[in-house]
Amino acid sequence: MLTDRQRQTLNFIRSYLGENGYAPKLKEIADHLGITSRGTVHRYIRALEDGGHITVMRDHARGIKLKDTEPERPDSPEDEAALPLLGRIAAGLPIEAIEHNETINLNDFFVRPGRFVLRVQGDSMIEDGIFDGDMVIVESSSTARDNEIVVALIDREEATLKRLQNHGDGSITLMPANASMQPFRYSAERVQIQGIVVGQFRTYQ
Amino acid sequence: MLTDRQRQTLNFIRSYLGENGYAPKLKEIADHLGITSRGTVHRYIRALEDGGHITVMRDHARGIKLKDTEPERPDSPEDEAALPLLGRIAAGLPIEAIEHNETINLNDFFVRPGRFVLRVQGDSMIEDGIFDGDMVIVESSSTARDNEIVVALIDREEATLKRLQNHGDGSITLMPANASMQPFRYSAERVQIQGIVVGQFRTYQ
DNA sequence: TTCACATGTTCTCACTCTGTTCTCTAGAAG
DNA sequence: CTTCTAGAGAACAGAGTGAGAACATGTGAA
Repeated sequence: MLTDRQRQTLNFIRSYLGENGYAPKLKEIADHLGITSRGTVHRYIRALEDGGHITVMRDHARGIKLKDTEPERPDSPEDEAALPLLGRIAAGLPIEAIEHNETINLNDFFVRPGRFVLRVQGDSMIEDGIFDGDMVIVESSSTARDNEIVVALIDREEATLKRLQNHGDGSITLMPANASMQPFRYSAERVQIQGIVVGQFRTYQ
Repeated sequence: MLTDRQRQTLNFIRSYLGENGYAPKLKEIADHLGITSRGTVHRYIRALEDGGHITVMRDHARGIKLKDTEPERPDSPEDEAALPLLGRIAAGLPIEAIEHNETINLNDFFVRPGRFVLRVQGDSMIEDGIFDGDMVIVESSSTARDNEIVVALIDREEATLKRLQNHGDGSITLMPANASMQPFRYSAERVQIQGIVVGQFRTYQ
């Protein structure tokens, strides 16, 4: 369990190492944290070492090394989840004529920790091809970039699906994709991002 | 049974953990809930712990952990394909307010023998929400019922995606969902059904 | 080599931050 | 009425933080 300061220290060490190829000294870490005490920094270093995040060559300047972190996904052999991807339609060929080496795995496409599915109600994004009753796959996030489709909560009450426009002046606009609806501009405090739409799907019949 | 506030708290902890990899502090939860009292938040935390949803390291900042009733890293491949289905958007509720016992398994939705995926080229079905570049899941079939969206081969040459209208008199019409395109009526011999569209999906970013 | 200085290490003290416990008030439901 | 839930906020304890002194060790220049 890292404290905030320990995590900030670890992140700084990582980025410093990535940038320079060698570790920072305690004074540099202290400067980055906005403090003056090397002793305090040393306490963080010690905690990170105890936690197994780094190793330290004792009494050596810049003697910090990163430990290798655990592998992301060791192995996942679910070929059963794959569908053959046959190619583009309207290519002027019968389906049978298309060679299908490629397969598509819906898990790889969509399923990640921190994601969830919402069923869409309403027509506010109909011009972006998101229809009433469709499912959207949403990645949990409290921030979003300009022009992403987001699930937003307005005044902590109303959840909507809209495209985000951040004006950078403390106000944002939520743009529907429906000519019969109006974009609305809100002060940033009133709008709470709940997630970013990363996918959409629908079944027929 | 959780109260609304307890569920909102639990879901916020989940999404915060998913986003950051560490738990929020009481103050952050309070901010998210729109209240100022850490004491009140603590009451929710205690209730969630009693209910077996989380465990808490006492007297430690960010000391909340999820119980494995919610697999953060699922081990079985079946579970891996499941995404929580949170509910309908625009229902006037924050996402966190929705209880999610339900999960959705994309494999169950889409993956079956005899199905394949096509990437759509062209805008012929745009008014049905199938855009250029979207993927459609097609069930192999040489027959289709009236009004289904089919992959059809015309004169054994050109494959298209259209909605089927069977007139029962030896002729059929392939209806595009695009006001700028014309429906075409063919004698049944000229049109060969290759499959029925059973699903559609798309990724953003 | 020697030596001054830089750097890492250990420690304590004062202080802040966070979680915890408690009481009080208010409203809703039965 | 009672009971439940919610929110505010005071008070407290323990964990975490920062400063700085004192010392140990390593480094680089003369």
